[in-house]
Amino acid sequence: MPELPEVETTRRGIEPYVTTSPITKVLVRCPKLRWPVPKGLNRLLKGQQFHSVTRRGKYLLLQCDAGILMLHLGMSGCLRIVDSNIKPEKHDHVDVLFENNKVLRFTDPRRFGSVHWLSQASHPLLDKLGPEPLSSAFNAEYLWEASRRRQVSVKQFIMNSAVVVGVGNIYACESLFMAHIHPEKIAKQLSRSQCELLVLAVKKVLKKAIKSGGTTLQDFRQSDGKPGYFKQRLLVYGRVGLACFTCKHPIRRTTQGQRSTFYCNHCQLKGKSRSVN
DNA sequence: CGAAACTCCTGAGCGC
DNA sequence: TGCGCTCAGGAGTTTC
Repeated sequence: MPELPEVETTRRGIEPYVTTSPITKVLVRCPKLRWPVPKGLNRLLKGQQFHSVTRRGKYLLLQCDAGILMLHLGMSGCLRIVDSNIKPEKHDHVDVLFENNKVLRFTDPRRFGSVHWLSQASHPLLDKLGPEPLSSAFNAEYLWEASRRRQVSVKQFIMNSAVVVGVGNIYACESLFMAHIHPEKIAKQLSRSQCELLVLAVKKVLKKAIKSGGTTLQDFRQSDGKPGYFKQRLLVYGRVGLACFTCKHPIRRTTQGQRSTFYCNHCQLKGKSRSVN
């Protein structure tokens, strides 16, 4: 389940490989992903060379002269660089082959991921995205303004990609714990200082995760692409019934928007912000 | 407009 | 050993 740190780790991992050799072929084994893989990718990309790999939210953008190959990893997708003699397996849906005998291989068992072709720099799926969480545009003032008339819970609010991109379920839980904010608090009831705390927490938790994801970068090529966050210590996510690291009360689990939420009912306050210096 | 339900998919874990 | 069930979840789409 790639979240933004895993996507960013993937971006950094593949960029040096895919931007240094021309494309010789695109092979689509299974076009049935979240959306159908566009036809004619081989014709469009053959002979092209990617200049850069950028990221917008959880979308990866591989740019070449003819256009942009846009990828989303969904929940179970991963991208690896493998040698061309490595046989594809069951869920290896798309290969981009390069002249230097490397292959960019898109694997996705659950097929929630997607592959898009953009002939220009815009796309409907990118239009409504909120600011990048690690940019200065994502700040306390912005979050406070954006939340003013929002009746939804703060957890669902920050997981909304129109509010801020890249905050998935795990990091939403972790950020709210760090900010001492109850996940069921109504968004419009956030104080300015809570917005400040939450913004700082989101940035901190994502930066930390990207940093730990970076440790897998060195063996990105031909690695199994296991996400880095399993290595880091999650404070609340998945810890139902276990003692909170701060206060020792048991971590609780609830459901919000058909999604599991983990939190500490003692550390995370529903009402007024606890005093923070 | 906002909010909630619905949808896609398969592997893992579990009870029997 | 294997069947059937439930759950997990990103995020776009539909419905109210």
